[in-house]
Amino acid sequence: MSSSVSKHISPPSNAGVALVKRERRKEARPGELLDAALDLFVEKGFAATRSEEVAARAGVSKGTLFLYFPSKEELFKAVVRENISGRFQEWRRELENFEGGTADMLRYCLKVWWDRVGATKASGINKLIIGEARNFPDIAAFYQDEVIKPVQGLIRMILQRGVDRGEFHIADMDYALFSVMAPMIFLIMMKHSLGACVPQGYPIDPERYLTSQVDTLLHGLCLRPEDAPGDRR
Amino acid sequence: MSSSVSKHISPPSNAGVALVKRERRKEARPGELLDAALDLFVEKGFAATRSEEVAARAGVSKGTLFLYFPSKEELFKAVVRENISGRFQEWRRELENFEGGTADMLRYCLKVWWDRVGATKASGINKLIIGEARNFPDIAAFYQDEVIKPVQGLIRMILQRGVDRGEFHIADMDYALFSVMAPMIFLIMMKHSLGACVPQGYPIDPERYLTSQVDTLLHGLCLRPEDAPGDRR
Amino acid sequence: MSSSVSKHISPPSNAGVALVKRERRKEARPGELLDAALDLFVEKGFAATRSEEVAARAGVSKGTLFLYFPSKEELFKAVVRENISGRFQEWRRELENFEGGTADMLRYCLKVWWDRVGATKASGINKLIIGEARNFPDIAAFYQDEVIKPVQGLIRMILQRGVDRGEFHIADMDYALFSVMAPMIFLIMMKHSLGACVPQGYPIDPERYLTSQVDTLLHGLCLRPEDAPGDRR
Amino acid sequence: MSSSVSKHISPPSNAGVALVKRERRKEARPGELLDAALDLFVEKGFAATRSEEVAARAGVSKGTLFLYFPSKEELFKAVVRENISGRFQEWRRELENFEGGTADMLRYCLKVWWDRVGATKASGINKLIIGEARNFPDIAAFYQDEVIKPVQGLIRMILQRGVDRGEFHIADMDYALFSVMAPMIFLIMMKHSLGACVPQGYPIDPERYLTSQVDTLLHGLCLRPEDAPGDRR
DNA sequence: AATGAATGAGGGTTCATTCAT
DNA sequence: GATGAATGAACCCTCATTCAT
Repeated sequence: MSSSVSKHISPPSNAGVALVKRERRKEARPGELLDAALDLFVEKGFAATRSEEVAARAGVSKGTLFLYFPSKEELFKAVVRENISGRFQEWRRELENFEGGTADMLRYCLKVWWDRVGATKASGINKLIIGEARNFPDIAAFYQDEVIKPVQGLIRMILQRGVDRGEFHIADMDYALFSVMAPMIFLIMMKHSLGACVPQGYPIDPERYLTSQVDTLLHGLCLRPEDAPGDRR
Repeated sequence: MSSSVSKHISPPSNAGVALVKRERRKEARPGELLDAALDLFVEKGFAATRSEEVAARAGVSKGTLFLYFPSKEELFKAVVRENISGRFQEWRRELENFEGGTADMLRYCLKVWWDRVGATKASGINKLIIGEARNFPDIAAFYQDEVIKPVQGLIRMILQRGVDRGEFHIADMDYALFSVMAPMIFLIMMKHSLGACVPQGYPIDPERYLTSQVDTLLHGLCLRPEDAPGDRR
Repeated sequence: MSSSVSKHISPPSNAGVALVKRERRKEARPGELLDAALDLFVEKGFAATRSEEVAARAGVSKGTLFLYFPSKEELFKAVVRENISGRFQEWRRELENFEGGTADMLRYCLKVWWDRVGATKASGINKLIIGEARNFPDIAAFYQDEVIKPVQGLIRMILQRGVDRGEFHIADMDYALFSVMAPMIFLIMMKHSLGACVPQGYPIDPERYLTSQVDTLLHGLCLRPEDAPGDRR
Repeated sequence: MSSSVSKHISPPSNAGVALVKRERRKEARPGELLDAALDLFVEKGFAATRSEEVAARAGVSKGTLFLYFPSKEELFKAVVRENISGRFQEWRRELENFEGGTADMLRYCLKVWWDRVGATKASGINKLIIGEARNFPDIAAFYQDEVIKPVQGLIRMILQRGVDRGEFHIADMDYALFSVMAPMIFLIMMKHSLGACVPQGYPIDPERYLTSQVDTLLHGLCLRPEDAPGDRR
């Protein structure tokens, strides 16, 4: 066979590269599809995103999508799961070892969140969940368990540390949590929803925004402490 | 019409009642449709809501819906327009005439917002817009102009009053606004999205939540003012 | 190929076995595929059978199937051709040499049919053809020519022998043929269609069934010959 | 409105006709669709029949089909159910009241079956079931219960009457049943499968076929009773 | 005005077939 | 030869929209 000859004269590395290319593509496919799907789901919502569009953005044909995900709904669930990093352990360890004032710890916490989640595509999941939770109650429950609760645990840990070290005054821990989460939610809404629609582009500087929020959160707007309610001195 | 003749010979009271009922219903139709549409759009999003379902919930047939709104998209826009109260004028007047400390003014402002918007069905619009903004950029722009900006103006007015009267210390007015808006957004997300999915109902008391947020907002979490950044005395 | 070198240094017996195995498999491939295809076509019909399933049952990959058969339709035709034994010659010779009463000859004929066709997978072809004839008119015509007509010729020969030897009374030879064929068809339907669906297995014993049918065929249900129509003495 | 005028001058009967037409169509739709579906399923099988084709043959659009049947599979089941007349009661009563010899009774039975079932479109169901039973086990079970068993009961009743009145000699009742059913099955196969594929058209005269089969069934092919097995005198 | 039967474009999904490895 | 990832035409089914009544 002439092909056996050509095999011998063709550079082995070439064949190796071709093989690697093929295999790498196959392994990369699910990730590429999930990336494309995340973009589109965040942009248009689940129902308004067409399967073919996802495939096209990932550079494959419609049929290929269904080689990797049995249905659009499973694709959606996979997108959510994929973008919910189980990195809370690592994050928690970093924060547990934090040395310094708790105010700085809170600043650090939000900075890390922004760098690792907020600024990445994964933050779109949040907006996505808000739009689709009612249509995917099991995904919503999954998100509650895998994201909301761990994050709340982390924040609660920080706030409790502040209280324990005599740095913070917290009347109601359960609701104080929300004071930290609200700016995160707000920022994501800005990035992925309304903020993405104003023609002049993104009108908010996330880092400055978060800094500002944490300062307000820590010290409030009031100049005169005597306005404070309750037993604060 | 020959039918008007028959009306006259039927018992007047009977006919009158029927007529009034009918006419009232007829005039109420668009409102009933908008109400039904709001519920469903908020619950399931624009694309996942079926026109027929809207009609059914409003107690009319599919065809009737299209008698009042030329398309599903126009229905959507009408829902948004309808639920954006033009009552900012009234609200603004009330606040302009507010006498007393600005901290109380802020508390009052959020209380009024909750009573008139947050607690009503209209609050769903917010969640809806967040989910659909990218699909309806013109609606998003409209919402920016008609809702976001007026509300920001209102809040800015309050905060500026606090500064002018020496009550508030605000380093960055543009971002301080967001500190007031974030809890509103957060509460609406809880009410209409994730919070609506946890089976036991989300354990959040809106009034207590808002009170808590305003207190934190006003006085911060820190006990010792010396942690405060900048030129605060 | 460089791999052929490694073969030479590996133990010869080992390589020999592997080679033989491989080559035998290679030659067996089309047969294995046809077997698998017959099973599945009979079980589910042509359209509901997936090519990949056929390949999987034959232990090869989807692509290999198309190496041997250019299309699913050609596979179908090959399945039919393959399972239409050209053994009519042999069968005919056996019957031509049959000595003894024609009643026994008929019994023998059906017994041979059952042993060589009815009891084997090949019988499924009949059910398959019945289900698919309208979709494959050329196959149906082919089947008519290659199977129905030869079989009819065989049966006609037997019946004519009975008549010629004064054993049988046959008013209408063309339709008498069908009296012999109907039980064959019926048995195959039982085996491959409805009978395969009743959970406890269809309670029919083919040999007993055929014996019973032949007896009835030969002697009828009536006790009193005077009920017989026509010129029978 | 000019239309109100035309209403008054148009013949009332005309409006009535129009109304009736519309309503009649609506009520006729399911039947028209079932008819079309029966034709096509029998002709091409379940899988090879396209929904749109069924709709087109019924003179409606694709979507309309799904207004009446929730899926192609439900359509199939409805086709089967629709064409399995519960007229066994009536048939049974007729036969129970039959007076005369049981041989004639059997002839009458098959004649009635041909006229009311075999010659109608409903007979296609039989062929359809044979092709699709394995794909629709629940339909197969339903068919067993609703068709096979009642028909067997009817035939058994006739044969038993023959035995009781000393007219028939039946060694094995369970298998004698099949002797009567086999020609019915055979005829249907001819009509709807192979027989429908021979270009010169239907090569069998059903009435003559059935007469011939019943005669053979009753009296057998043998001239000399001494060939008979068993205790027959 | 109101109805709801009918439509048909659109989108999810399947699967025979191809082809680079 | 053998593989199985990729393709895309084809098909089922949905649902916004129309229109005769």
